[in-house]
Amino acid sequence: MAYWVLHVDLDQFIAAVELLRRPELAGRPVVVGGSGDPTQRGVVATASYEAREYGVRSGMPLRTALKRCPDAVYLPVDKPTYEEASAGVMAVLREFPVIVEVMGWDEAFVGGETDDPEALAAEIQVAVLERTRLHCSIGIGDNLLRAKIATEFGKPRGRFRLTKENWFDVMGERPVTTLWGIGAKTARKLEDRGIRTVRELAAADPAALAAELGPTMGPYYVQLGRGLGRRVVEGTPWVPRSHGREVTFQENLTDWAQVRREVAALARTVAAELQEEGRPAARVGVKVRFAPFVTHTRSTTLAAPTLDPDALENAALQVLDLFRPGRAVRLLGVRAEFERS
DNA sequence: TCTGGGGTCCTAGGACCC
DNA sequence: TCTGGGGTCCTAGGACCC
Repeated sequence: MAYWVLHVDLDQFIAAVELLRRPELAGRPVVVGGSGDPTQRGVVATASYEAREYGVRSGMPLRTALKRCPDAVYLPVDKPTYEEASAGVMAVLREFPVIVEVMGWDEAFVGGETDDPEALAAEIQVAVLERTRLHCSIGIGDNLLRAKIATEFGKPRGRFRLTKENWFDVMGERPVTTLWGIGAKTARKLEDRGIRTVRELAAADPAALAAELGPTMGPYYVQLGRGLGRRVVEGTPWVPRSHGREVTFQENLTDWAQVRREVAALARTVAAELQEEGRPAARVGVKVRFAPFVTHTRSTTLAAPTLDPDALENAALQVLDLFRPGRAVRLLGVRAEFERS
């Protein structure tokens, strides 16, 4: 038997979960995001396929979505419900004789031995649907990168196999942004060097890209172009590196005393959550987004890792004092980093 | 398009040390 | 005395992903 990587990705996950408890919305454009009020600051978490036909996309400001699709149903984000639905899906995956690597609420890699990965994928789709009433698409690959990219060609509710054999046939002429890990900024830099397609990236000189894009990332991008990447799904639980909280205010804060109070409150929230995890903070960072949209971060290493709320609050306020006060503030964030072992 | 909130990893420069 | 080279840590920012 051969080892295969499957990438399981729930279709329009958040919208699908909302539709399960509001079946009367089936067939209507549904947009989930922020507080559910599309006139407020916030972005689209997930748009149903019907809403996507109006050009509504994940990450789009809710106010833009409202202009494009005024008749959509707008719903607030309900994190606990999605976490529960996600846990249900992951539990189904773990019942198969495979290793499961969770990548987020709505996706996971599955690795296992089989001579018929399409049949395994179909079994998983049936089991997930029967147990959770959610549809998923599955990418099949000879490594994680190819499985992940394959999923897009299987959507919705389908399967697609992408391997060494068909990599360039399928991907060769597509733009580099199709690759997992290359966004608009990197694509622009590559285009400056005459690299636009996956095939062109695969043929690029790693050393030349190292000089331009960094010693690690340059050669890594060439590997991406060739469809190469990790081949084995890891089942070891993920150990978080940091934990933080941030908030965008509906109205910019102009009173610095209030900015201090908000940072103190965020620090205490983070401290309470660290206590639950039992993992002390080794560093504390503060993020400030000034109006209109300029973001700065400052951070400090603590004398010793701590869980003490007062110590974390004081550290966050000291870091905040490194900023020049007086400017209107749109967003504040506090993040704790754990000790790296 | 007026742009959330949760994260991860990489890069580069400066401090500091031997 | 105008000035090496390597290593590590700290910090801020950038890019990306879900």
